[in-house]
Amino acid sequence: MATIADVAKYTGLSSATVSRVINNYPHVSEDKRKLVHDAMKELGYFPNTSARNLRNRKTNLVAVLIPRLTNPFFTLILDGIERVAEANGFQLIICQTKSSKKKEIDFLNLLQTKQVDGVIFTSIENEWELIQPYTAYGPIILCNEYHHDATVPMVRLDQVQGSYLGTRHLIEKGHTKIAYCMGSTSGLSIDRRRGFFKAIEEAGIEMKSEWIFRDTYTMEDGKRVFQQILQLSDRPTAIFTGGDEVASVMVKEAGRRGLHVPGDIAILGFDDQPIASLIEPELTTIYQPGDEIGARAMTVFIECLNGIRERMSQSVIELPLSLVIRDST
Amino acid sequence: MATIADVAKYTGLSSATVSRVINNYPHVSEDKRKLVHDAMKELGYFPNTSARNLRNRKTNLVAVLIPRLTNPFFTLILDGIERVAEANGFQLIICQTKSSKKKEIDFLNLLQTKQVDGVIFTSIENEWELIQPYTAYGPIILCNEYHHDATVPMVRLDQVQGSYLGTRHLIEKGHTKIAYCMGSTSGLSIDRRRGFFKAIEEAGIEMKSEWIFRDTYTMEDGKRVFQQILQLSDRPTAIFTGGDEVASVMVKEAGRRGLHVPGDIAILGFDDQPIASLIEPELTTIYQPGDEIGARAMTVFIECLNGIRERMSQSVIELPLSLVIRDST
DNA sequence: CCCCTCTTTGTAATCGATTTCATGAAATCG
DNA sequence: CGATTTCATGAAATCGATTACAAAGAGGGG
Repeated sequence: MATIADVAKYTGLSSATVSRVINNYPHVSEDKRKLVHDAMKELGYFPNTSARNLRNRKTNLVAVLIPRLTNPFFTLILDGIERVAEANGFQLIICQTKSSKKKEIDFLNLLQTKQVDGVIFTSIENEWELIQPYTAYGPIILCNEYHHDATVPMVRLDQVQGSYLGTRHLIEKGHTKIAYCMGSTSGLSIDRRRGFFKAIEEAGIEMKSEWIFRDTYTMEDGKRVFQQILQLSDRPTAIFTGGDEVASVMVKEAGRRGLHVPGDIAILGFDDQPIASLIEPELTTIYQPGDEIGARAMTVFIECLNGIRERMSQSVIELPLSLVIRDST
Repeated sequence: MATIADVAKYTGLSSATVSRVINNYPHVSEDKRKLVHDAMKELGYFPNTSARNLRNRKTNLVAVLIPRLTNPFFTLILDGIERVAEANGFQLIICQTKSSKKKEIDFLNLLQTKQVDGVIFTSIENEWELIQPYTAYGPIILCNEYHHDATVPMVRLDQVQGSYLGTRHLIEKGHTKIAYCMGSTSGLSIDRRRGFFKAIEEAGIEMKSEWIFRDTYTMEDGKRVFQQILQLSDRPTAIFTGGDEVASVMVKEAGRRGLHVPGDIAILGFDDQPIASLIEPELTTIYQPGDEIGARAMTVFIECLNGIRERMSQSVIELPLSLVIRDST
């Protein structure tokens, strides 16, 4: 492969001048500029990115942490991130954590070794105190999931409001026994729970601890939890799920058992994924603009890189959620 | 940030010895080894990846071209690629082409500038003659979509067999008027069409050109094409779709219009995505092991890098497809 | 004790760009 | 017309690692 030195030799110029042409600097005469361009074409020259990265101390690479590539809500976020990244000349490295604390931390090594200019988290497995030390190495942005004590910019959705809206909707439909599928210890999960209980308490409804279910993320989880719910002696008449996939599986399972949705049991989704309006009955759900927060997060990231935004102190961009009423409630 | 020179100075050793310790080379005494490790920890040293990449002429980065991140079948492939990549110390750069010929070619620049060690295509927009010149710059692997004249390794699924199985199934169900949703000019689309017509011709069925529809990829496309089908005077009684999303939308649309599936119109999917078994009626479809071909493609890629496999001549790994019979046919 | 091999370490070149500084030529100004 | 900018270009340092080669010291055999 041809190097800049080859181009310099071929044109009889110095590598400095060739570099100036490549980077479109001023103070290069038109004839030399053309000479260099012709030589680059003639020799099949392409600047070596590793060399540039080393010298420029910048890689134009961003690591995006995502729990699972096969989760449509997270790929929607990724899509939003990608849109802004590509418009600004950044490439994305995908880091699938599979919800592993260890992997999450391991990926931060990319930042320490300067392989990426920064990191965007779309989910968080570890406590903030374990992640915080890494903020010294470059911008870290939280997108979607968050910790209340995080000392970095976060782009998030108003989970309290979202789950409050959904729960109130269920209550208005007459439900007083509502099962709740809980997430992790992240700020997102805490807030979602907060909104749920806010609506419950406002309505003066009593909540049983056996109606609360942990770790309900995947379709398998949904199936399992739904079975558990059916076996309860004092059975809930509505279910607040953590996501549309779980909700879809529950609707499916209900149908398989001859239970009518929402007549026998109402099911509320979360996300408003495409699947929500494809299944029968269509899912009532909370619309989460995943692509929007992804795009915002990438924008915030660029602001941090350019020093326009403080990268090591907390700042919050919060977007509202909205209830989409369909036929499952 | 500390550099290798800092560690050398701190320990009183040369950077060569430090480098040997970092890379676990033999012929370094145990005490120096420990000395260096302690110093690295003390100084908070991490090797700079750009510098290593430059020197080693290797980035451990692979570009993966994918039409849309929000398409579950492609993220399934990505998941398979990621599994093998991560097990072998490679990172993935996602390149969303959005089915644009120009973007596809633009991403190959990553290969020319040596930002990545190679490229895996999961879809192909351009003709092979336009891509071929780039094979000079590094391994290019085709995964899923392919061109028959490609001069690189390909990992693919037996599309002829898959569409043949599906079409024969429709014919066995008594259908003689079958609409066909066509793809592009890639080898995959050609073969899928080949399998379809093989079954049609074997059965001695007459095919009308107005039953053939182009560019049916997205849910919007599905809706549009379904409407067109309903308006035909000589209406097909079955539809061969290009994917489960399109099929799902069609099932939905049929329901909305009071048409019974499969009674009034049978609908055959492709891929066997999760959605296939969530909608009502469940989709009969062709199971495509996306993660499997992804994993194989990444394995093949590594073989090419290691010189175990010829990277600039055609080789084919083909996996079989299978029919999953459910309730939409 | 001498010669040879093996281990351990260092010096300096190298990977391929960018950029500072220096220099001479050309343009501008009063 | 002389002084001062501005323009165009090159030499060489630099980014931060890896590695070929050299050299010194340790150990072994005869």
